[in-house]
Amino acid sequence: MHTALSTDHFSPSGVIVAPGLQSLRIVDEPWGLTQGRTRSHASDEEIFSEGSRAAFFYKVVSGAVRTFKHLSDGRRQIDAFHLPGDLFGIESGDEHRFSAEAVGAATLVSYRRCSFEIQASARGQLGPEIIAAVMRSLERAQSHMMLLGRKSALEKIATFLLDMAKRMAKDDEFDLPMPRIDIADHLGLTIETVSRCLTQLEREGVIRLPASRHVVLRNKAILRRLRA
Amino acid sequence: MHTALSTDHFSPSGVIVAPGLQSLRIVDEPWGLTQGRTRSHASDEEIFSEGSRAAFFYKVVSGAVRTFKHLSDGRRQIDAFHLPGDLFGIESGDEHRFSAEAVGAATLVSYRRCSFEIQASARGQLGPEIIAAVMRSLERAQSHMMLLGRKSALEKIATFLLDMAKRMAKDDEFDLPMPRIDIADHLGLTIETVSRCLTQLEREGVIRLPASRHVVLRNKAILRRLRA
DNA sequence: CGCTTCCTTGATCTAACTCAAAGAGAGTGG
DNA sequence: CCACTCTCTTTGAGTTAGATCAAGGAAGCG
Repeated sequence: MHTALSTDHFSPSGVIVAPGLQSLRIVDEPWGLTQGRTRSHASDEEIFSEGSRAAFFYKVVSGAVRTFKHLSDGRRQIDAFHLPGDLFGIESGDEHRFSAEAVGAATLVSYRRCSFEIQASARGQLGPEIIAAVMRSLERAQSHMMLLGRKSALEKIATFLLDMAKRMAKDDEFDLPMPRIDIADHLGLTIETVSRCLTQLEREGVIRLPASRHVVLRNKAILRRLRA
Repeated sequence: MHTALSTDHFSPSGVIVAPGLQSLRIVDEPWGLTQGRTRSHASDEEIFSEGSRAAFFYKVVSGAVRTFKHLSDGRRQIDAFHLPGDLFGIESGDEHRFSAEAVGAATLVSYRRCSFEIQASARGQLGPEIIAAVMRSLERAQSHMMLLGRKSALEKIATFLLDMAKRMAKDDEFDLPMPRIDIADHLGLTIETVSRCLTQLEREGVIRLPASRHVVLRNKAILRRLRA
């Protein structure tokens, strides 16, 4: 495991450093957020865990992050994958209600959670952006409930592929950042069912899988129909 | 169907009416919300539907409401039941992303959604309460994903019963406001499976069902264990 | 080159679904 | 008050989508 990739110290990022000054001001942030610090994380490194103090929230710079919960016996549900630009780890209470881990190597910016930002997100300039992130999470969670509760395995896979495509730079050919087990735990399936559905879609010419992590969408119309 | 229960006109509620004045001020509202109007809805009456303009959001006064989405072929997922005191129908975009219907007869207060309340929920006094409602929805949605994706039928039913219990006045004996089909569409099951699980729990002495809508929790410890 | 980890494929099993039909209430009208 | 209807719920029998169990295969890394 590349623990070398992960430094134990945060380093300032995207800032104008006035030598000798403590208070840094981030300027390439569209968020108006202050106090962000960039850090690299090794694959599978824990970012925070369920029940831990929610002192920070995060933005993905590169790579990907999974947020998930465990049941007592170890069953896992990945509620979301977070890609570059996404905020995650925002809480209204003082504990994280999920665990978060890097999916592959990832770079994140962390923001110290000040007393004023959620409850009285009211007056801060950062309020609106955080609220937008929360609303987006809610919308994602709500459509994911439809998927988990009512879609078949093939419909889940089709939905997942189209959703990833929309979020990636190229929307008809991309690399999946996560292994099959993560896809399974996100879609409420097993790894074998995920694999079989992908194989089926490839056999039918809907997608191509030149490598297990590389997907080419050959027929999005069919995928959209399959998505239900 | 008792359409008589449903009036087509809203009536002011909980307000001090200064005769001749247009601007009313609600005083029994903990929300600082203005412009609320109370209305009764008949069983199964539509409150709003997916894709409609989100001009209002609502608070349940009595009865219950289900919010849900449909798939193209009619499969339904009920994302949540809303009980007295709950806010629902809050959107960041300008359309409702769910449909809402009364579960049994229900009384609701509607609030006109002003331009300022979500995006710039910032300065209004009503911001914090709305944000709290949104955060609660998010938390519910997130634990519901765990349920839908990873729990067995019996675990789903146990979770559901304990959750309802916690939200009702008496937490060990209550009436279910909704029929089996709604429970099924909320938990990602069929009506038959819901019925079989309830019967099984009754056979095992964990609950009693003196009437199909009336539940007595006889052994919450076992239920909590079953919930996983 | 040889681990090790991830992915695929096949065979079998089972939880939950589907289909079918019989109770059980609740409301209606004679 | 009783018979009738309608809707909701329960129960049973059979089916199936997806899980589980069990090998293999491929790709990355040391």
